[in-house]
Amino acid sequence: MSDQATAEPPESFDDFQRRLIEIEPRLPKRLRQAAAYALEHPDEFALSTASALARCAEVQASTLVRFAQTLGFAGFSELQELFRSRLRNRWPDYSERLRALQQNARDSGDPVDLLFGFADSAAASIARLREVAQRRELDHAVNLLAGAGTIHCLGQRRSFCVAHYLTYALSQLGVPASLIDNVGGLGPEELAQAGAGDALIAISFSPYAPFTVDLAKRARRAGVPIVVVTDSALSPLAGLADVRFEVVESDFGSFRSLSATFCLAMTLAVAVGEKRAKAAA
Amino acid sequence: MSDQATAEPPESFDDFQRRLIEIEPRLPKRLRQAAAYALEHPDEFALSTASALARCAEVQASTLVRFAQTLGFAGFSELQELFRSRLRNRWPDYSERLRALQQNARDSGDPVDLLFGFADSAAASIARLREVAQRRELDHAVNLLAGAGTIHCLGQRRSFCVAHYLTYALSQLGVPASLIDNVGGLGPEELAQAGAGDALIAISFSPYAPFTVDLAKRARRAGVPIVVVTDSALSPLAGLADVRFEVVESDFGSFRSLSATFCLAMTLAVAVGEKRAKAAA
DNA sequence: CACAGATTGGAATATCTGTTCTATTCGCGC
DNA sequence: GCGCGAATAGAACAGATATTCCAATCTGTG
Repeated sequence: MSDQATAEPPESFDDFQRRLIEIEPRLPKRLRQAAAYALEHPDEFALSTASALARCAEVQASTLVRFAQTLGFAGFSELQELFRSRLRNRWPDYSERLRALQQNARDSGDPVDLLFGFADSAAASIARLREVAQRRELDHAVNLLAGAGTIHCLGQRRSFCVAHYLTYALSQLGVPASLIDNVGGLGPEELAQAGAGDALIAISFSPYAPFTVDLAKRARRAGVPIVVVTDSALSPLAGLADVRFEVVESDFGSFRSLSATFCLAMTLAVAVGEKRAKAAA
Repeated sequence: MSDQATAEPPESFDDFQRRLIEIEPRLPKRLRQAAAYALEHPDEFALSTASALARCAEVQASTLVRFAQTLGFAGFSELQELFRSRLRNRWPDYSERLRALQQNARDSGDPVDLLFGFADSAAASIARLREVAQRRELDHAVNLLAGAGTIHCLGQRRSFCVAHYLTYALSQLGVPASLIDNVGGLGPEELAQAGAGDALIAISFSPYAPFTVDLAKRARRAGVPIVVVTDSALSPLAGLADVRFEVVESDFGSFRSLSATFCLAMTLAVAVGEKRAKAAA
């Protein structure tokens, strides 16, 4: 047992990680193996038993105990407790937390409660997005947009920021994109340039801005292919779409997260950019 | 042991949850207690031991075993395995996943990989935001903004969408807000209306748009209180701020998430709205 | 090459965990 | 209030788990 065994054990997981990375090079072979496994599979380390972990890491069970002792723990169990508490604190239950927060936050007016509420809400949105992501729709949309001339982005009110960001990202990637911002009421004229060889991305959530619906209808008549991002199949935009994404954002005190929508927007922009770059090469 | 014991056990956690909610009302007292605890503390259920859980749920250890058997499991251990696998699959390690995704996604051009990458990136940003949230800064900013006349929102390029959304949200909440969008180059004039009794929220990330820095300096000279949202203490905006938020967004293939920034923006908007409403009442 | 110290593998052990069993309590119809 | 069946508490048990220990092996050094 080396002299490090007398040092006090790390208190937080981050602390553990730092110290481990520091001493790793000086560790003997098997202990280093154990260390590497711990850093690479922290979840398994929290949930499995010592012997099962030992088998996976191709180490003896006693090595794991020695490894824990080298770091200052009494034994493997103490070390595992660190991994478990990390898992516990990482992602408390969203639905439960959201409910609890909604009741208090807006009354208490505590900004930290609010922040946590919006954070949970955003995380829940993103988790759902991950679950319902459809390869078919994504591929379809990317093909459609990659083949288009100019991509026109349309969104009003709270969807405007998504349309603006899409335009920004696409342009950065060298894809011709144009924002229909309706400045000075020239929205219809901005769109008038779009033809069948172009494409429109229209974003709108309930309550659907009439202007967005209107312009999308015009585009449809002009034969412009349309990708719609909306929140339900009953949206007035739904029927106009060549490809439709339904993004369900969770809300917190009547304010909806935009995180999932932005994730989708970034994905479309980058995927289209990549595809165009490949086609050009 | 009731007749339900012969039924086959639930296969997924969702399945388990559904069946439990269905039969819960028909369960005897102690079993219902165990069921309630399982639904409310699924993480504990995965990580603790039977006897520890029994103590927390104020139930006998044997009750937990019978509870598992009622649901069709052989014993408590089998039931716990369900909870553990749920925890395993729920949030694999971000850093690890991000690394893996980054290597593949942009080359493969698979939009689903991209989407998952952006989703992970956003979730990581939000998790970090939650950790570094400072009550002091939040309170300070909310006080400052709630006491102001008009709140001017400034952001260019990719920060523009945040400024726009802030303006939208504040207005919805009845807070006088104005967006400095620099349409037609009238940015300086838009800001010229702001005085010491107003406030400015300036948002800028590296590479910092010169226009934003410029206008923030002017506002400073005019004595307008400034809340800054930026990404580092070295930002050219940092020195101009009365309150400064450092939002560290994680990126995915050189595209940074905006999720944490939006969470913060929403928080500020709602907190300020609440505070004003209370002051007015 | 031989030696000493560190490191490791694997069996033995002590502890703790889940499970089973039985006496007791509880709830309900008569 | 009595008696019956279900439900429960708690002790007793069986099994698994972490830990310890010692012999075997490796590694670096004189």
